[in-house]
Amino acid sequence: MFTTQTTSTASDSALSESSCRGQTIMRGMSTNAPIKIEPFKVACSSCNLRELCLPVGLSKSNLDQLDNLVATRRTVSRGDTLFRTGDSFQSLYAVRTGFFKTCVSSEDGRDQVTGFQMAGELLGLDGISNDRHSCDAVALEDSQVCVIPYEQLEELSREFTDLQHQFHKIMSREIVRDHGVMLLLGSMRAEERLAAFLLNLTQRLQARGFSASSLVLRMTREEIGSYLGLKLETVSRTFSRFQDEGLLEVKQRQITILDQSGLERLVNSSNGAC
Amino acid sequence: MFTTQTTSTASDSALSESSCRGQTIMRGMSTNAPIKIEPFKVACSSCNLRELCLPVGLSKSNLDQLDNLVATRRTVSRGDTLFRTGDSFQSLYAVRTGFFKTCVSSEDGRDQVTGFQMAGELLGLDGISNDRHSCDAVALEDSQVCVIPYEQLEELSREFTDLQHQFHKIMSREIVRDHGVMLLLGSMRAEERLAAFLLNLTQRLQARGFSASSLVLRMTREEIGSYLGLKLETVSRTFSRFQDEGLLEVKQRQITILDQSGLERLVNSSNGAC
DNA sequence: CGCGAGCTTGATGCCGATCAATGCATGTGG
DNA sequence: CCACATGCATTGATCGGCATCAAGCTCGCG
Repeated sequence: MFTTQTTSTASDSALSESSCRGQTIMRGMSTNAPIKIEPFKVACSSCNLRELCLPVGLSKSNLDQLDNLVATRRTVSRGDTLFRTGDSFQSLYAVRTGFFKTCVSSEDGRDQVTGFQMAGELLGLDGISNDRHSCDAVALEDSQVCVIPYEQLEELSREFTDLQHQFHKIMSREIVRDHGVMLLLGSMRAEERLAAFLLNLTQRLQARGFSASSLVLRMTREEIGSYLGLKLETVSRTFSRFQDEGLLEVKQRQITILDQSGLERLVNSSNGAC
Repeated sequence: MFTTQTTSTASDSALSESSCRGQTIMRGMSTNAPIKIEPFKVACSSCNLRELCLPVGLSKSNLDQLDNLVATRRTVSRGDTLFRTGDSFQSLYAVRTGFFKTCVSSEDGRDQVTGFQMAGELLGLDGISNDRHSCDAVALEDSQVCVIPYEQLEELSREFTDLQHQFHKIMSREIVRDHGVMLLLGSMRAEERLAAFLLNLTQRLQARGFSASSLVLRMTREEIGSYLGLKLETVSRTFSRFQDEGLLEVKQRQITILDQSGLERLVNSSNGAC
């Protein structure tokens, strides 16, 4: 249960719910290359991410309404920001293709990656509280997002109970995910953190039709470290140790999981195997 | 900005907004004893917490509607739980009097305090995602909460834009708060964590009419440690160090802040004074 | 080819954990 | 009222995990 929730993001815990039909989205493959980009104007109702995204569980008629709401897309190239701390908040964004990180920073320049978002996950929920964004969202690879004008989402969700409820669930899920990350940061050791992180990533990738055992990291060791509260050297060393122990094969960012249950054991035992 | 947000809870960041009129609630006093309990049947519209709680910014007519919604109270004595992980989710709770902690735990028994909630703050948002609670809420002193049936809240917020918006803000604020805690857990040292914690606590107490410089901790060193990702000995030692340095006076749980700006400096400098 | 960003690996040191003893406040029962 | 138990806090001594500092290494790319 922990490994399935720790680092789940805005919408990825949908995975563990009955609505999980991820396997229909894309055939298993050995690398998590971006999902093919639809020619143009893909409606929510026919989007292959609809079972992982905001539309989960919506009826046909609600979906059609949502299609009107989510009219525009935006392309963000690798390294660019979708929004920044302080930007005025207008819209939420659903990742269509690509990969993002979000980070907060304190006045004195420290910063912390608060999450990684992949296809079907929502970005921007932080902005509702203040009408300003309170974190940066940066594309880690060329990406495309669906723009969801927030005012209109509120309007529509006043009309459609299901949409309202689904939206609330997504926000709540983000809160639960954050609590899982707090647990990780507050009480786990480096090995446990990294193991939990990898298991969470593969689980989310798997729900999107990718292999459960092979993945390409889209982020640097430093970004992983920032997320996990570790230094990049520690992340690197821990990868190496996992490799030595036969848990993983690590070739730069190409990771192959050799012993999944070994990783799971790591996460679920207070200290080692005793 | 960090010190005002780090550990803010569901509704306490309302403080930093324009709606902050906390000073009308209760005159400054030297100890944070529970706010006096109203005789009976206090409506939201006449509650002295309405500027810190769900009703923030609601019009008179909306408030009256809310009064119908929030009909019941519940008393929780010190040490008892308001809800537990796994309990089915029916309602949110607004703290009327008293003090709570929330904690999550992993399968292997580790647990982590995810927040402390005081009067006017909301509990239970975690339950929306799954229809089950995913953390425990424990009263740290004899407390009373207002019960907010969730179904009815959704219903009402479909009708009243302001309520809907306010509710969304509260959820978003919790997400932002959680990100602040991640920053704290991921990148701050023991002294900085404790300083940030104390500043946040006093700020929230101050908004409720209590002294900005004197407080009684309602939680043990161990609970503080769990929240901050430290061991109780470290918390205790750090308190002692603060006392030696003239920042605080510490007498068990009675804390007096002698040098607030000293604490602030601690939080806002990457490493010491260099 | 050579540069640079990112990754690995080693040596060392420090912060906070751990283990252990003592102190202090509150409560209970003889 | 005192003796004792209990829960919580303080303080010291020691240890260990991760940070830090410092080289090299790898790979992609101009």
